[in-house]
Amino acid sequence: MDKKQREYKIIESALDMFSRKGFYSTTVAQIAKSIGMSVGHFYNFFPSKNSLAKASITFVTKKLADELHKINELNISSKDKIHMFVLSYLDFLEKNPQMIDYFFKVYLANREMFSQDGDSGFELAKAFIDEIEILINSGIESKEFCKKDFYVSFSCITGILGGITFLNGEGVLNKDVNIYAKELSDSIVKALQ
Amino acid sequence: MDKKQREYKIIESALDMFSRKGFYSTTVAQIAKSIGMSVGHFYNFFPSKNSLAKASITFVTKKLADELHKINELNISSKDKIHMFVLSYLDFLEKNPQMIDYFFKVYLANREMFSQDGDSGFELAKAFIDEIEILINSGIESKEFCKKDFYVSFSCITGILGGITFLNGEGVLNKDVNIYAKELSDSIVKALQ
Amino acid sequence: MDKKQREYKIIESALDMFSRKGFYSTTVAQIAKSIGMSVGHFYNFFPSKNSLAKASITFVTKKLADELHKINELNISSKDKIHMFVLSYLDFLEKNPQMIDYFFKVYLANREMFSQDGDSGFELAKAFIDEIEILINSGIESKEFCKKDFYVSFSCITGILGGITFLNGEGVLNKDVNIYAKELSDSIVKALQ
Amino acid sequence: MDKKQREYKIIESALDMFSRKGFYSTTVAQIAKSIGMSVGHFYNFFPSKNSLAKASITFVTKKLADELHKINELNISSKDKIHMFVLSYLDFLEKNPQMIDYFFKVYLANREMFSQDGDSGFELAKAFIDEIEILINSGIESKEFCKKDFYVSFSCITGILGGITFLNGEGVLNKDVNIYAKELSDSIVKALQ
DNA sequence: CATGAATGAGTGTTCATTCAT
DNA sequence: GATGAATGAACACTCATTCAT
Repeated sequence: MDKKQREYKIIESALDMFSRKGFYSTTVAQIAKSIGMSVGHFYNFFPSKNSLAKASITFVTKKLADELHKINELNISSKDKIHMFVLSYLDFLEKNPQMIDYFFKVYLANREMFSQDGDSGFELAKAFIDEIEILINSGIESKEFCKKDFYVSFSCITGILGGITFLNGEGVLNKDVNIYAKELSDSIVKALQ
Repeated sequence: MDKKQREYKIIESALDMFSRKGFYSTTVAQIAKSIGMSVGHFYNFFPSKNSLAKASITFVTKKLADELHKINELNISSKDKIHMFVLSYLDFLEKNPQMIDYFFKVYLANREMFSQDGDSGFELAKAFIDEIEILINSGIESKEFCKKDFYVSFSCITGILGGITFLNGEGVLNKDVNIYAKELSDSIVKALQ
Repeated sequence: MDKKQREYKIIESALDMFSRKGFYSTTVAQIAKSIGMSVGHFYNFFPSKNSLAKASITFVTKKLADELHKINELNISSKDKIHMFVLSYLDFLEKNPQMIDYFFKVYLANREMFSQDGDSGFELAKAFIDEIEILINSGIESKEFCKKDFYVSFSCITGILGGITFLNGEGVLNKDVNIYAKELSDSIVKALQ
Repeated sequence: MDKKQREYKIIESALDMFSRKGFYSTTVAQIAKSIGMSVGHFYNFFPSKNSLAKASITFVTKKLADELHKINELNISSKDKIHMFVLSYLDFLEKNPQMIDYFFKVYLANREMFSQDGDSGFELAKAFIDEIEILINSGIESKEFCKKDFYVSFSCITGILGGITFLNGEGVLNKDVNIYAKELSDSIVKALQ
């Protein structure tokens, strides 16, 4: 296993633990142990617990951005893109709840952590945000969506998905979150019109 | 100043500090000091730091619930209610950013904290959630909104507002958040239709 | 026991332990334990292990300075003052070897530690150095000593005493260091002439 | 480069780093890196960081002893030998401050380090001490110096030089330390008389 | 009611040393 | 010979909580 793969393993385990117990309640020792690594060796991969948190954010948003990028490349209507993205997101949420939870738990909660030493957290999530922008603009160009302030449109997509994610985290939703897919994507599309 | 008032003072200061520095980076000593109270005395009001966090959530959602309750009582269309709620929320966000930030920072991030000893965080926010439900149902009854799964409708309202709140926290929005009001409420209304 | 007295107790114990085991090999926990105090409480007295080291230097040099000050005030020849100072120093060395050892071990060895945040170690020992200067100048004025570069004269006094202290630390001297007193003070006086 | 030469290279670099940052603040990894050697390989030369410290002490005192040995061999008065030794020492101090600093910083400060496993530090510096003894005894024989307890005479020479070295380390002396040479050697000679 | 001294378990991080390659 | 990945004990420092006064 090469260094990069080990790094992923650490991130994946961290994502899982951070999302379950929170950033501050997860210790470096626990993370290291969870993948059978010594504390000292952990620090050969990440110079600090904080830097692991940052790398994890980038990792998650990169994954989401990749999914969305594939959809953006397709030659289909923007409405369908939204629909596919919702499906893809819910699927991701079902399979990797810890990644999404991590975003909520660690990123939203500890913004001060990410905004020190220059790079704002916004920066870390840039890849994903850029793809959202592409999606919105293509819809506006094709007249499917109405031109609005970017931040409003951004909120319509990520906010509605964020809402359902929050509820999922609360454990009140039906186990099969896919049943919400159609209503959700319809609502998002309407919101953008 | 009676006991209840003191309690509010603690909550208000905690809200401010938690939202700025996060829950784990704010110490009980700091909170106590900020209102000129001794650490020991603090524990006469709240049995633990955790319980203060819970009381603070209830405090914030109660405030939001009250605002929404007033709007729900009015004899106007649901669409107008949404519009008024958005205005009211943005106003609240502008005047009490720490309260909203608190919700994001502490509640979302530390759900494990709230879900121990029985009461889920959802429980704590019940008053607010109930009012949202009333708002949605009245709209469905008046045929202004389309009947959807409650959780989807809930996500449309709180998610979109949550999205703009997130962006506000990132510091990317125009200082006067009210300029987003109309587009936001229009989007929400459409999403609910 | 008031706060100041507790501080002294910490310093005295630290002086003892630092001088026996060195600064880096003595832990805060050990110091705290040695005086029956918890680690946490230690930090109510000194904000850091480093600051304790600094306070200890000041403590020791202040003691030495006080001794020398008393001698400087006497209406006797400078030669006699040197003699008295040597006696007083050897007595101090015999009764408080840890204080002198501390100076050697921690101060000389970790100058980088003391020179950060502005105050050079030299500054910390100022009281003592000033008294040495007074002693030298009074001897020059009374023509008992020859005028030399201050630093050379300073080295003659403190160096020779330092030398014997070093040897004492090596454990090669006779237990009763006072037997060296006369030869030492004669040598110092001659060196200054 | 043969093994012995590598060893010297390690010692020289260690001397430099230890003297600048102290023994405990210099890591084996840093020393190894500074001479382009791997950590593991370092341990093929020295079985421990401690043993490097010891070898370094021997290295430095051997150098000083060699200088002094040459002077002791000369057919000149003891007074002149002292004078030459002071010049030689100050020159050494100017050119190799790290070596002298090392003695102060590491040896004096961490005597406990050197005195474990039998050999006292005094032992390590034996070659140098022996030469000092020869110098003193030759002066006593030629009646230039007065017979005193060896340790007192030893303190007069090494103490006064130690004093000026301390001040040099404090950065208070004139850059050209040679200007103190005459006064220093005169003082030492007088102290020995 | 009110104080703040006191506790001590717990945290992130470091680093001498080992050893498989 | 030479590497550097890997270990894990150890450390300075923090902070929620308690309790004597």
